[in-house]
Amino acid sequence: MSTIKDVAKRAGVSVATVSRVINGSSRVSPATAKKVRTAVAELNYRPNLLGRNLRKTRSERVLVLIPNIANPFYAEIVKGVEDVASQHGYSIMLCNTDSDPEREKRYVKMLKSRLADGAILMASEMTGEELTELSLEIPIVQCCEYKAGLPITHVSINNEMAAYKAVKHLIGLGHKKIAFIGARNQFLSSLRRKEGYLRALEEAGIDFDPACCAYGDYSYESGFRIMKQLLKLDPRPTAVFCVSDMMAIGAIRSAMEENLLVPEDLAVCGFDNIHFSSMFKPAITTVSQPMYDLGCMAMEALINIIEGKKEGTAEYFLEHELIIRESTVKQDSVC
Amino acid sequence: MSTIKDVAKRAGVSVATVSRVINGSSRVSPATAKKVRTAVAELNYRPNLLGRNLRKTRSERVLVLIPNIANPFYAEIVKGVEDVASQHGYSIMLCNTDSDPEREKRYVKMLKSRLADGAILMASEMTGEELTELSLEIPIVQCCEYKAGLPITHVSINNEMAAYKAVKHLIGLGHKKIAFIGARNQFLSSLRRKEGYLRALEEAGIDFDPACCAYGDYSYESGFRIMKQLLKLDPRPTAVFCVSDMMAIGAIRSAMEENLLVPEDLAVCGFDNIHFSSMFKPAITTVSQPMYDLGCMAMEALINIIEGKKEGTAEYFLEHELIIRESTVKQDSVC
DNA sequence: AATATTTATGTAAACGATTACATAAACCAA
DNA sequence: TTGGTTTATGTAATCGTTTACATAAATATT
Repeated sequence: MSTIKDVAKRAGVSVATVSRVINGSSRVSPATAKKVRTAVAELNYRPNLLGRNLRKTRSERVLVLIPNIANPFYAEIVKGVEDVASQHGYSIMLCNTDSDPEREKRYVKMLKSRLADGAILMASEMTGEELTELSLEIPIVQCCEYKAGLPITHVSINNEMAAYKAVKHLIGLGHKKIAFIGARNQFLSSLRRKEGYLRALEEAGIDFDPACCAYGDYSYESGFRIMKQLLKLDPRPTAVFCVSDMMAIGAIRSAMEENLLVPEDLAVCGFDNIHFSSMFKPAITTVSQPMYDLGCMAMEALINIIEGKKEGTAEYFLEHELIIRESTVKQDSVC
Repeated sequence: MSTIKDVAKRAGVSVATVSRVINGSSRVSPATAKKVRTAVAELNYRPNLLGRNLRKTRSERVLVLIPNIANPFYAEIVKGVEDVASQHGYSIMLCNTDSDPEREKRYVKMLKSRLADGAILMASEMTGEELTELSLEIPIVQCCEYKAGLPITHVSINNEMAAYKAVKHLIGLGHKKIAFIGARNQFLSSLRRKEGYLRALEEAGIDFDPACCAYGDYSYESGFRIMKQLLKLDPRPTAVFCVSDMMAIGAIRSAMEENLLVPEDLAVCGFDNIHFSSMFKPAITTVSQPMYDLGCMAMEALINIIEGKKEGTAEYFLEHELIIRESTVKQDSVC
């Protein structure tokens, strides 16, 4: 591996000149510039990023912490993040935390150790205190899941309103006994979605039945298992609102096993509009989050903080959309 | 941000001593060690990784280049990679190339610039020559997709045999007209799977019909579109072997639209055994790759190269398994 | 008690870049 | 010709670590 010294020696110039040619940071005579460039080519020289970043105390790199790369929901967000990042000359590196606080801590440690200029956190497991402290040390932005009341910029949707609209849709179809499959975690979105569910029920004058509510972990398996239980209720629910598409799919498979028809015997509504929700049969009615845009926005906000263009913290709420498909309304042939 | 110098000053010792305490690299008297540790705590000091890595010319970090994080197939592999990595004290960073040669080049550049100690490449778009050159500069391992004949370690499965077994299964069910939905790319796996398909046909004395073969890009959409075309053949195929589960699901949706029953009118076999293939209705018959193990193996091989434990290149082929589900054989209730 | 060994710590040179400052050469104006 | 600019390049400090080497103090050995 050749260094800038080797190049300098070969080109017969000083390291400073080589650096100038590489970075175009100041004038160099065309003749020497050419000598340097041939030396660079001959030695196949690449500047060592560690040295450069150390000196510049900037890496033009940001970390993106995702709880679970297997969740297709995050894939689309990451696309948005990446696109904006590369437009601005930043590289992104994904860190899969698996929702494991220990793993997350490892990556946060790297972040604090200046391996990157900042980070986008999705569904962080850190406490509000830890997050605030981190944000004082290094630029961060919360995307999708966030803790409220912290002095940290975040980008998300209006979860309460989204859930309200979804449940209102079910009510509009004539359902009276509507189950709720939520998420058992500390995130605000979980709370807000429950609130939206409750508001829709209340508005329609439907009594809230705690037995109709259960909590999973967004996964197919949890949706399946929970629905199995809910179907044992008497009278059983005729509709269910799930806070993830994966759980909605699990719920549908559960209903199928009981020989129930979806949507005739059980209407199912999901959340996220993952790619798969339109591939499934029946296609899933769901709330579409603008995942790509969420990613873009988060990255833009982060760059603004890193480059000091924006002071203070901001809250961004992007638009969502209810997408009605076969799992709540019988349709002809949809794909 | 405090540095090792600040800590040294505060503790009233030299930077060398601080470094020794932090790394436990040599004996320090308990009294001074304690002074150092309190200073570290008081200043909330974290060693700067750039400085450390620069000095050590080691980062204990590896890059994992994935073509598409939205593809759940890779998620499980990454889990394996991560587990082995963290067992050995390495961190991994995911780089989503989106199968875009330009993006891939950017990450490879970072790799060459010593941002990481090595990399695992899945489905690299680089030429054999570029790959070979890269492997001379820095440790790399190819995982799943690989180019043959290169002096680069790789980990994968026996694709020819896997395809052969899958098609043989279809033949065993009595099918005579079996379509093939492959992948249009330069990867060896695509070629080998086609070869396995051909061998099974030949062995059964079934004539190969080029009209029955078409090529997509592993996606749901391509499977859907291609199957639409194949179903127009007369006589139409009664079975299809797809080289990805996503395409298999697309094919099934296509058949459904034509009011064909799966598996009665069309038997469908996929490849990969992604999580979703068991969630779908009908559940997909597929070839299961040991994704987690592939990831583990790749990471182990990479560490061996990085740490100089193993010389030369190796080829690892892990076991696969044909998983028979509803999309080829009518079953009672399966989940 | 004199010497050899061990232990604890400090000094300073790396690692590979960037960049403020210095300097020499070339050019220009009067 | 002289002094003042401008231009091109080099020297050396710096970023934050680790670590080889040096040295002083403490301990062991005879």
